Amino acid sequence: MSTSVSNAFKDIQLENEELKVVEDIFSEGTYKKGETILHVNEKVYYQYYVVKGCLRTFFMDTKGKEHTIQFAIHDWWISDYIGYFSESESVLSIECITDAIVLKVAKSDLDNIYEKVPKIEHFFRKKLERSTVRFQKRILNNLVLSAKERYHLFLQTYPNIEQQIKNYHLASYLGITTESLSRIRKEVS
Amino acid sequence: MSTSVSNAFKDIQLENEELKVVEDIFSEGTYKKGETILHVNEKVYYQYYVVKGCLRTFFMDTKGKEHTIQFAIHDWWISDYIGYFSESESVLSIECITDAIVLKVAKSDLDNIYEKVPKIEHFFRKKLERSTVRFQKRILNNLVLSAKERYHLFLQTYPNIEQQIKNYHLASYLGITTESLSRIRKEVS
DNA sequence: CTTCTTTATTACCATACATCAATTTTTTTT
DNA sequence: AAAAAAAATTGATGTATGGTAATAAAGAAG
Repeated sequence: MSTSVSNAFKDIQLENEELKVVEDIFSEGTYKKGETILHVNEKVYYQYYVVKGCLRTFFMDTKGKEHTIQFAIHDWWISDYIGYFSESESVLSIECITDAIVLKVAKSDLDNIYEKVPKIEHFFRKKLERSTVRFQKRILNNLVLSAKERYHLFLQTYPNIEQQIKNYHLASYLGITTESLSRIRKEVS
Repeated sequence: MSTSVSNAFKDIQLENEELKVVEDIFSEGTYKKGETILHVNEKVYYQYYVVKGCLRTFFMDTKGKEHTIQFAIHDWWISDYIGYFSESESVLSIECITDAIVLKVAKSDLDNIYEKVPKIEHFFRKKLERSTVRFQKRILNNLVLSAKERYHLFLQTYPNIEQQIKNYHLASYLGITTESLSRIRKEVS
């Protein structure tokens, strides 16, 4: 597990002491394909670093339709960040699309460590900056692009994710039905 | 201006020394309604704290249609965060919807200060966490809600902004045409 | 290898929202 | 206060995507 933790923080140079402090608050979890590691209306204590596998967060609306907010594969982080950062109950579920190994860390533990290891706070600020860029781009793309264009952009941007997910996962991320996605895919070929 | 800077950081307790260091990197700008303070394809050096007035960021697509990404009023921050955080050329424009007073700060200056004043890095991490929550909610709402529902949610969430903007600003934020927004508004009354 | 279950495709029809064009209302300028 | 400009509304029609239902293909299980 220690190698996984240091891999998660490979962008920063941690002293051995610091690494130990950090490792202490992470714990490893192994899950089977199809498992839900966070259910709706639970307190969101953790965020997860993906060591292996593919996960997603999704929202189920009143009609039972699923809406995928995020996918995560190796070296990505995932959580219901609405619940996680506002320290409230989850609105999203986190589901394993494949068998998965993750490192989980509690928000409270991270918050404590920021004072002791400023590099860690720095790391997470930078991570938030990068995710802000991605979120803004997604909001923009959803406003500007057609379903077909969003589909092609996804393939181009996340070729590694497309391999691991079902079409209905992707449709629910793009904001269209599986039928529409099927028609788009047909047009191309 | 000093009072404005301390107001921007009212959530954290800064020593006089620290406040001085911070104030040094901010500068005030006054703009007229309609002015564009960031044009497309410029380097995005600054983010802006709004002292007074209302601004927005928007994208102009290939058909000349505008898409509003963000509004900002008193005590909010605004920038083309795609360009700002990735230190690249702007894809968005920043426009003053009303006369406005802002405090601008260069990313490079902020990055330098984080080591000297860790409280500032802490402040911006927290700010990013809160904005992550808002972004995720917006992505989710755009996937789940109808135009009418998004309109009512906006009114409820940002009543202070609605007063200051034109309907076509709001339409371009909601991802609909002004005509559609007009029909939605008609239904209600 | 066959059966069962899940996932993807196709056809047909429905709908939310867009587009275009004309008009009215509101705001700004003189 | 009048004229000009900008913004909002309305009606008619178009289009992208949705919903339903049936079928086909792919994957998992016996």
